[in-house]
Amino acid sequence: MTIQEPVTARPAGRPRSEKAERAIIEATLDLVGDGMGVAELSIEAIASRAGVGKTTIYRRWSNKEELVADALATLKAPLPPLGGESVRDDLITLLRAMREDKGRSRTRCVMNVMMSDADRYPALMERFQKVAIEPRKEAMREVLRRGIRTGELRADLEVEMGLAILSGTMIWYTKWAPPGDLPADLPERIVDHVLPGFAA
Amino acid sequence: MTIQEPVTARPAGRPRSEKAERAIIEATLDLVGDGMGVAELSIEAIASRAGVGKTTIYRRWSNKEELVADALATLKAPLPPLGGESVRDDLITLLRAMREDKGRSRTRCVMNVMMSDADRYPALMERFQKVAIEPRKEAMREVLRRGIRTGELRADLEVEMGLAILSGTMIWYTKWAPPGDLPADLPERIVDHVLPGFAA
Amino acid sequence: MTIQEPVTARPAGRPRSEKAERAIIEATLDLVGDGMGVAELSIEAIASRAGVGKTTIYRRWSNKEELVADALATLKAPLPPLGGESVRDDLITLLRAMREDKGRSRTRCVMNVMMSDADRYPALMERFQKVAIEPRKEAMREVLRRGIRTGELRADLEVEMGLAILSGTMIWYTKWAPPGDLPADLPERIVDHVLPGFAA
Amino acid sequence: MTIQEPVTARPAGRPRSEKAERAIIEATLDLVGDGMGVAELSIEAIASRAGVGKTTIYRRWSNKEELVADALATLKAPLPPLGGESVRDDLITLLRAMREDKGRSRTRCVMNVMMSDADRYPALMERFQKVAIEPRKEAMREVLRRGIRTGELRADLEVEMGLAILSGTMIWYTKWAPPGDLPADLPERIVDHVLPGFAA
DNA sequence: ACATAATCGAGACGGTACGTCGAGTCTTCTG
DNA sequence: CAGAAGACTCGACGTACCGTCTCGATTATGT
Repeated sequence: MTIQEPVTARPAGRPRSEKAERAIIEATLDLVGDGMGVAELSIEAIASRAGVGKTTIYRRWSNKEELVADALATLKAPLPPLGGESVRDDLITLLRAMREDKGRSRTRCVMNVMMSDADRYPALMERFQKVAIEPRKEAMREVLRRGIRTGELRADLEVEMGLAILSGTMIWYTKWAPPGDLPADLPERIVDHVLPGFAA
Repeated sequence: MTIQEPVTARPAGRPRSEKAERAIIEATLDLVGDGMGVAELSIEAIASRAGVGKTTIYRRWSNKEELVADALATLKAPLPPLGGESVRDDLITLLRAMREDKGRSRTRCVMNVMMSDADRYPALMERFQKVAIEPRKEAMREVLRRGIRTGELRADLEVEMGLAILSGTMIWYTKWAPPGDLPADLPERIVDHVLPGFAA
Repeated sequence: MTIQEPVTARPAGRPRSEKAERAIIEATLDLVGDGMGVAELSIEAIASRAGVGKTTIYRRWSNKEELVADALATLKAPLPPLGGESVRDDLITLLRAMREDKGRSRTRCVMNVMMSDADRYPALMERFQKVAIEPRKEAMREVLRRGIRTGELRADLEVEMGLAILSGTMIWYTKWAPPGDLPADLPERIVDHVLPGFAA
Repeated sequence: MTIQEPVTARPAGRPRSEKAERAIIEATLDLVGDGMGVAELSIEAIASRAGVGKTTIYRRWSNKEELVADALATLKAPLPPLGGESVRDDLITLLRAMREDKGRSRTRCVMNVMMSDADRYPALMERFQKVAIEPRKEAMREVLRRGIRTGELRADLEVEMGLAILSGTMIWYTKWAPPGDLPADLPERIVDHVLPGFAA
């Protein structure tokens, strides 16, 4: 009888500290949340805020990009609960969620980076898309599909295009809105402008 | 008889070299066009590429942000000529122009910076808005207003919202389009999806 | 009748590996012999060359100094056999031995450290003196005392001073000799210069 | 008529600051004088104590060795004045000077490094020899030559060997003297032991 | 045979210093 | 005076070792 090798053999030596790993990611998110872009982030600052040696960071991530990617990846998108009563209400809820995020200091990271560092760090974005953006997009797609099924929306509506119109408009406003702050009823106004074109 | 003082008295000493100024701005745009963000830009690199001392840069601009702002400001927005035949055609032309820019190596700067460094360098953006963004927005507003006048669009259409929907959707696609490249007829498809909701 | 307790009761647990200890000392001497000073020696390099964990080193020695002291202490001074025919011959033999050592890769350690790290690591030296230097000094003292007894040297010669003059001169030459290499007959020349002043 | 090129054309740009250079060397000597060996010296500590950026050090010296060499080279050997009355008195004065140096905090550097780092940093020593050691050796050679001329010493005395015997003995005592401190009359005792062998 | 206990190699930990690079400022000479 | 050249201080970079600390595995002794 032979001893069964474990599937994932534990490597020799002291295992890496999960505590340190968490502290590093926390520190990174703190700094990103405080408005720092990927370029302004300094590994030294992260290490110092996390109470960790630089080596401990470099042992895990070979560059800033990968660290930030992993850090943001831990930010699961906490999707707002949808009533499911009407397409209009659910879309408003989703659009409003895009905005609310900017208020919360931690989830603000998502918007900060998505807006600013998107195409400069493509590898980062690819990872980030999967865990943070795609779920939100999928939620909105699902609402649209349901609207088509229930007959609230016209049958030949292209779901992807609908998604682009609604989200794109919302983002346009949050970034390049003309003057002053955004109106509180922005989500309602967007939906009410767009939805008639989608209705059956 | 008195000698007429010039209206703007020329200061004593050697005048600043316009050649150097142009070279600096050219070098800056080259680097930005090559994909560098504002943060990655190094004054030293600009000086070296422009064949100029760092002093000559700092004498004119007190920091990177102002230099980039001025550099981008020289990029006049070359608006596409609009036929004015139908609202649909003109909107398609305008949307297509947003995309075409990405192809040309120099005007690509506009999109690069607008997309990436928007909220990290607000002063930059403010300046940039005036010379590069606003003319394009105004052109589209004018098309929409004309559509309302001619009765192609419904009278109570909010012009600003229409602008946000069309531009926002286009930008959304250029940044977060699902897979692969963008379809060639994207502007047409956006306009055709959106316009019915705006029609009289 | 009771079982006799061993004088030094063996502590429980796995005993320290003598093999590891030897390997560590060998590695240390190798590195010192290759010209490394005490300061340049890295514990990590010693551990790696000895195929041993750093812990195994620090368990035995609390710092580099003690390790090097113990390592050098294992180097017994292999004194050259003395003919005993004449004081002159024996002194030449002893002086020559100081030089020969520099050729042998292992015993070169002795000179290396004695010359370079003497007063920076006083504790090291104290130990080292006892096992490596003192025997050589004693041998020379013995030769001088014998010379006094046999009448070859004058009766009021201070042995310690004689030792200092002979050894000091030899070392002076090996370290600060004017140009080029040392002459092969250096020991003879030193002795012949010094001895007349010591003769009866 | 042609303009005469200066022999050593001043290079373009801001000249290196002599003030910084002096501060660096002062700081280095301070640290060496405080008992640090070449290996323990840290460039960062030197820069900090000199109030200077690390770059400013690395611009001038490519490694520690060269810096220390230059620093020590500035320490001119302040030779003691010699009476010239008798060979014996002058030799005693010279030997005593070797010892006195150990007391003065700045000139202690000389002995510190000469004793400890001599053969580990050969390039350093070579430079150092020229400015610090050689003048002292030459002074002693001169005394010996004068003794030969005046007949105090025998005509066939090898000056170089005499130098080695006297200096070597003195150094031997200061480094490996048997127990306790050195006797106050050590120079006298050495000279009195050695000189008879040199006398005519 | 089996628990107890100190050791082993391996390697991660928080640090310090390394030598390099670029930032933005300053100082020199030349045009 | 503006120009280029290049020095200046400062601070972050990524690497190498420091001496300490876990780990699982090994190797003895004491029941």
